[in-house]
Amino acid sequence: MSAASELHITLAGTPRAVAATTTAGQALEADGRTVIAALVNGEPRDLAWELSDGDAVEPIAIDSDEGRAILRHSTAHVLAQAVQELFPEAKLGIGPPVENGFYYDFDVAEPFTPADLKSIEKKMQQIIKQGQRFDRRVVSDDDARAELATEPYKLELIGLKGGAAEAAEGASAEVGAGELTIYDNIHSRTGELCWKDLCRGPHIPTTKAIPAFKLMRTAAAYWRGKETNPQLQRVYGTAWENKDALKEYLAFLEEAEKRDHRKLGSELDLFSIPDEIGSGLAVFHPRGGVIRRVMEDYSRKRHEESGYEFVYSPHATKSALFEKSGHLDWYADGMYPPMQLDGGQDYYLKPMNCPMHNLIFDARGRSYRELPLRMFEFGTVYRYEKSGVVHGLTRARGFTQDDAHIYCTREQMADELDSLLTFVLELLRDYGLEDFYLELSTKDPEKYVGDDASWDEATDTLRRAAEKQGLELVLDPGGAAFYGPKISVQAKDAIGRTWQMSTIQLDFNLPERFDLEYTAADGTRQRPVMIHRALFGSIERFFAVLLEHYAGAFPAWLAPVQAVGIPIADEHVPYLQEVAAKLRAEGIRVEVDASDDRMQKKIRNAQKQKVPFMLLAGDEDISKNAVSFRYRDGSQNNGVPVDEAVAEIVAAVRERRP
RNA sequence: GCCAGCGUAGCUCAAUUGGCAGAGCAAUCGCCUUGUAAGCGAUAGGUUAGGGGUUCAAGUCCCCUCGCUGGCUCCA
Repeated sequence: MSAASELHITLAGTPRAVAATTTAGQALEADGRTVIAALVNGEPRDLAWELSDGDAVEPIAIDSDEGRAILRHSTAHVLAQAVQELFPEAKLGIGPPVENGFYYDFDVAEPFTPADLKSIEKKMQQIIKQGQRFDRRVVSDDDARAELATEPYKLELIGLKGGAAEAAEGASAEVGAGELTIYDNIHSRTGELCWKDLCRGPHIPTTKAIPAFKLMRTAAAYWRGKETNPQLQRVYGTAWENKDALKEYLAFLEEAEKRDHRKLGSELDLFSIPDEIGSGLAVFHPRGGVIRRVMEDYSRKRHEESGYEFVYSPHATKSALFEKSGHLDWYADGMYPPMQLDGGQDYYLKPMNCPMHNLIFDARGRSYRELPLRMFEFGTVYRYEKSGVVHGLTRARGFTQDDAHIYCTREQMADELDSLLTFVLELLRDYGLEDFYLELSTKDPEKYVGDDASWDEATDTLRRAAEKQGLELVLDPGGAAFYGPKISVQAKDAIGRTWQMSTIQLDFNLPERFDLEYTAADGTRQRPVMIHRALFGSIERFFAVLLEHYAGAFPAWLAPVQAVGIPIADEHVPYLQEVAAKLRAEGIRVEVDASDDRMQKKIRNAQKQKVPFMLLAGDEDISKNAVSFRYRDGSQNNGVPVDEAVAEIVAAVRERRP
């Protein structure tokens, strides 16, 4: 072989000489099933990509994150093709991969019905069976416009090519920063052109390489994510590297459904959201009330130990306060409409506590000696959430924040943020969350108050404090509120879902608006730095997250009923009541089931209520002054002396054992 | 707020597609006295979310309102 017919490439780290006609797929000896695309010089490419001398080639496996994204994006193409075959008038929006799946948006005269979804899925299966090849073709802007003349949304995307496309949610999958490409779907046997779509790729080699997919649901979505744009019909689907992975994902969804806090909330009799009260306004029942009270009590104790002072503020205020704070300028849509009292005076329910706390700060002159001043309140706020967004306890219209505002000097800010972040994470860990990452939201250059130097300093301080924690730090550029940068703590729950928990937010706006001042050591008047922070975010939401995290099986210290006595027969009830009295004396929440159900039924009931400790007693136990444990996981420990049993339960609660 | 779907007993679901609203669990009352996830029997429970319409006849078809669910936008 002469040098002219050879290519010198690097194959996943190893230099090689290969035939000059080689494509990425040939070079990798890819079967197109397990390896479905390639990284060529770091860029994702089709397996059919023609290599040039000096290229570095790496395989992309179908079961890697990148591989799944390519698979899902390709499945989205098949979806769009199926829709256009069934509904020729459907105009294409965009069809990117998303976490766990993909979607494609369509402009159709009639929204899709569940039956449509079925027939679309069937059509997709046919397309997959045909093994249509994805063929990439570079086109000029003008040619693309001509070819896609009947696709108004695609034409709009062509106009956006480059930076603007990146900014439009999902649109970067269609048009990248470089040249425009169209993918043709070619029938494997007939060679006929079946369909085409504007797309930057890459794709799997043929539709046959889609091992497992399922359409999930339809929904409406605003074109390019803007409320003022027309609504398109979105079809969501999921696709996986094999049938088992799909099955596993569907099982995960089922598990998530079982853990749904709204479902567990009524099964365990914890809370309800009665229609009579209104959307997004929950009542806590006795059992939920216990959990909530214990959560709050522990939080109070920790805040007290960490130098917070406790304040209280009313739920309603005259409009003047929110005029001063600016809320009526920029947050009025999120507030309940005003009540008119006292001859035309407007009163508002508070959507936030900060203005109230500022008034407390401002109630008298403050000295630098008082700083940092940390004001804490379980502050109940009311927000007029749009009807379509209200969701159980996680998105309510009335909720209670574990809210605090810290006033400190600029010099104190770094230390304060450090200890604050440590405090937050420790507390979250105490409640059983283990897996965190941090998100730093920085300035939106279009919308902010304060000077650049303050923003830079504050953002840097936040970043340094975050980095000290040794957790993953994700940037959220432009995500800050206009009044200051923020860090939020994202926690992963037991089945891997992430929830935004705590937020720590610097504020350059309110201290100005309220003209907050303290007297410095040199007698000058200085503006304090203000930090907003909430650890739970909202108690209701945190409650819901814990409920789902534990699937209702709260650790003993939080469980509404910590132990239940189950007699073998009625005659054993008095004995168990004595045991219960001993536990109660130690502060344990214990019940004795004296109903006329059979023992087995009582166990079943306690099990369904997820009570951590079941204490059984019959003649055998009584004769030994013992009880028999049944734990929530079904294991047992029989004939335990009563004193030991009490000690075991007390220890589990005191130590907040999981 | 927008789009779609749904709304039958406290909960989970039936009701021949327009023909007498029913079951299990839970509740109440009895009987049974039992060793690790449902003992037996009886009773009670409903203006089928609310309102209007079509029809001899509406849980079922049509319209309006309310609520919920899934998304979109927004968000603790």
